[in-house]
Amino acid sequence: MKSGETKDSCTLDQEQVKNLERITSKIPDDMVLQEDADCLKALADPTRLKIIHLLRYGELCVCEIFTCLDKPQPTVSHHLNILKKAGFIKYRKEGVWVHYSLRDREILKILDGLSGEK
Amino acid sequence: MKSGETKDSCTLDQEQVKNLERITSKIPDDMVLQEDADCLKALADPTRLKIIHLLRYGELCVCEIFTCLDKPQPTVSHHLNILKKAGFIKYRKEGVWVHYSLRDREILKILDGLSGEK
DNA sequence: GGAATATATCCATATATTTAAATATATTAT
DNA sequence: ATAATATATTTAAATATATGGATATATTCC
Repeated sequence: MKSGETKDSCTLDQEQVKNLERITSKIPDDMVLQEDADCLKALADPTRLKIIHLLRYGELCVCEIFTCLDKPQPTVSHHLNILKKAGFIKYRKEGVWVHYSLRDREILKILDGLSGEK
Repeated sequence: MKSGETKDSCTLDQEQVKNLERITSKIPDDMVLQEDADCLKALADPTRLKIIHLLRYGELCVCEIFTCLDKPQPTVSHHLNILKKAGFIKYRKEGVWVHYSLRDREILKILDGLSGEK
């Protein structure tokens, strides 16, 4: 190959191309993949995983949460906001207090599936 | 409160403290949480999710994968490396070709659980 | 209304991640 | 050996994310 030339393709035979067309027609489209990735990204942080685990046993207010996490309140509020946007948690206001809780215990299955297997 | 003073704690009563101690004793320790987060982080990218979906139907070589993804080969190699380090995929060398495949189809359960629920 | 408390937002900074170009390695064929 | 092909690594730039201090908001109590 001439120098300076870039090659970003390869010699796929007819059968390979056919197979790839069949496969690509089955996978979710890019928008769905992006949503799924955003969803996982919201979970993919040790602080946020810890929050989810804490909420497993019932609702907690922000100050209970940041006390457990041993992190400043603004940091924890930020993480709570990310989890809320991603749909994993909800909140209930009661006077000055804001009580957070899990919105759907299905996530716990994902978390519990992580540590053991693979 | 005097101005300039920071307050990052709140007045938890005896019962709350007791409850928090009970809960915190049950959650995974920080090292496990970090590992779980790293594992999820490896999945939390649309390109890598697409790779996993592609491999659902059998092994593919790198050039087949980057052809499907429409991204340059080094970029795809990078993502494959992340998935490999996280333990989601394995490879088989056959001459110049490297064929990647899923290491455990359990991940597919996580992926399939994402788009629908919540 | 003013003080105290709980939480959220804003902002600057540090760190991590994605991307892709350039280059390197490794295998096969001639 | 040399060339060609498939893949990996290095590097740099752009972008995204986490963190925590300062500050704002909101609610309750006096």
